[in-house]
Amino acid sequence: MAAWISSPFAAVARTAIKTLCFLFNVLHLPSRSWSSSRDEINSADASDAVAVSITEDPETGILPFGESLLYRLSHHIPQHRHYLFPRDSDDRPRRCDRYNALMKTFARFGKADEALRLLREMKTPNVICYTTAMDALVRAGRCEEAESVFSEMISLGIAPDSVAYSILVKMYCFHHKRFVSARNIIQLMVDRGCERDVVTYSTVIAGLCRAGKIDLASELMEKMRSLGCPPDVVSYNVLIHAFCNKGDFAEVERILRESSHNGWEPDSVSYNTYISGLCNMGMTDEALKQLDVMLEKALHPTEVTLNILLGMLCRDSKITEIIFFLARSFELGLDVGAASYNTAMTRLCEIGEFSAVLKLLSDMLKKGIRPDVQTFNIVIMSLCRAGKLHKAKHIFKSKGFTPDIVTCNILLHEFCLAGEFAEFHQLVAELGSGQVSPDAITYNIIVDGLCWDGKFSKAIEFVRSIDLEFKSDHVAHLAFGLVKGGRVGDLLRLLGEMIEKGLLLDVRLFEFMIQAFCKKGSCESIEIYKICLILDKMLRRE
DNA sequence: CCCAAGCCTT
Repeated sequence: MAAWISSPFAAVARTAIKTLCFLFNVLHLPSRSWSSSRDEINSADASDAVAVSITEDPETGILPFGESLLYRLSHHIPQHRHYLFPRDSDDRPRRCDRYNALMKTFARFGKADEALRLLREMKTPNVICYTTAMDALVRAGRCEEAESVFSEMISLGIAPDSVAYSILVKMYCFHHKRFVSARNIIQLMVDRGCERDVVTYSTVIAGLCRAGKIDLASELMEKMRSLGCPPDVVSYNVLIHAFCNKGDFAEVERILRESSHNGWEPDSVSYNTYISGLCNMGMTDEALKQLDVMLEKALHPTEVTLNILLGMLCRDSKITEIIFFLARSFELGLDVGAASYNTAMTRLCEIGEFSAVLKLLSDMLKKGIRPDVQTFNIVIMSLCRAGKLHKAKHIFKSKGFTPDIVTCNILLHEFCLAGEFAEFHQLVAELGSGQVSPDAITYNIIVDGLCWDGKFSKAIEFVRSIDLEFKSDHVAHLAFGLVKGGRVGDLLRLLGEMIEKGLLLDVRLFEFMIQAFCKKGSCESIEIYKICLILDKMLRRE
């Protein structure tokens, strides 16, 4: 085991803090060239930020966002970089292209409403934009809306292309499992002169596999040759994925062995799929063996390959190997991002390997990988758990680091866990005037914290003030705290008040109360009897 | 348009 793992925590923490301070100075410089305004965006929120800021210029019809915002968005989603920066260097942005690029991004992130809103903002969307909007809706499972977008397109005289039809096919296969309807659509597109291609059929194959009909999928694969579009590597990868899910690795081996005979060549995705399947079945050694096979075949392992193996190592808590893998990623030619480090660091924090978290952080910095908010949040939590609250606070307060609400939530919770209620109350007070606004989780944490600190009436008042209707989770947290604090009388009064107002007591509330009684070990007390009476009433009402 | 992995808080 490497020497640093056994080295005293304090020393590692000290170096990490020094490195951090250095980092913040460095980070501050490029941020100026990114954007001058206050809309500092943490990369994870880039798509949200764009959603907020887009409205086209009524004069020119051009989107107002500058290159810097697009850069940040595209930087966050590398696959789309070429869409956002068309090669032909037009200086007039092409509206449909640009809209479509964003719509695609939103579709991928499951943000159908944003994609739809962009479609609505356009004066004359083309077939690609309509198709992308349909895709976004289908991905979100909103099939009726997808169909009405399709109808709208037809009613406007825009002819659907094979891609549009393929999305309908996807919808019928994936969501409705209506394969006959899918076949009818394929017939329809042929009748209307659209080419059905390998993608159309691969979609059906993916749908059949999802529905557990692998035999039918294999049959269709065979048929594709006579239909004039033989399966390609993607079709086979779909099938490999299905057999991996089944745990039928003999069949996967057979498909790979016969590949050249069937006129296709496995790619990185084929092996990533296979390796992932083996990892999911806990077959670590076999997974690593397939990595070797991959390398033998001169197929480049990708960041995905690394993430799959990393996920496996994390599940198995293989600390040394995690560090080793990330450390060697550059030598393996892998372009590792912050997300991979975050995955590893999260797991290391979970299992109490706080010095390993800091080791990975300094590893990132040495390699020039820019940590994101999530990285810092994990680091902050690790420092707290390791008893280094003041160091965590130091990062929190550092210039150059933009904390988000999760950072605040972590600190609030950790202050309470450490019994540092003065710090807790101070941060709560600061939240009121700060630039980050509290979310539902914040309120839960505050309710928990007030109860832990024995400030029961304050907690009750707090819940009253944020949630007049007692509709939220906060009441459940309050109930938990009251039971644990022996304030069942207060709780009964509160429940009585809610019932009187005709407010619904939900299951979650009772889950929390029952848990609290169990934790307290007072399940036989007279008080729980009263609670049970209320529960009975509720059950009758429902 | 079809295939692989993944990150922070109660």
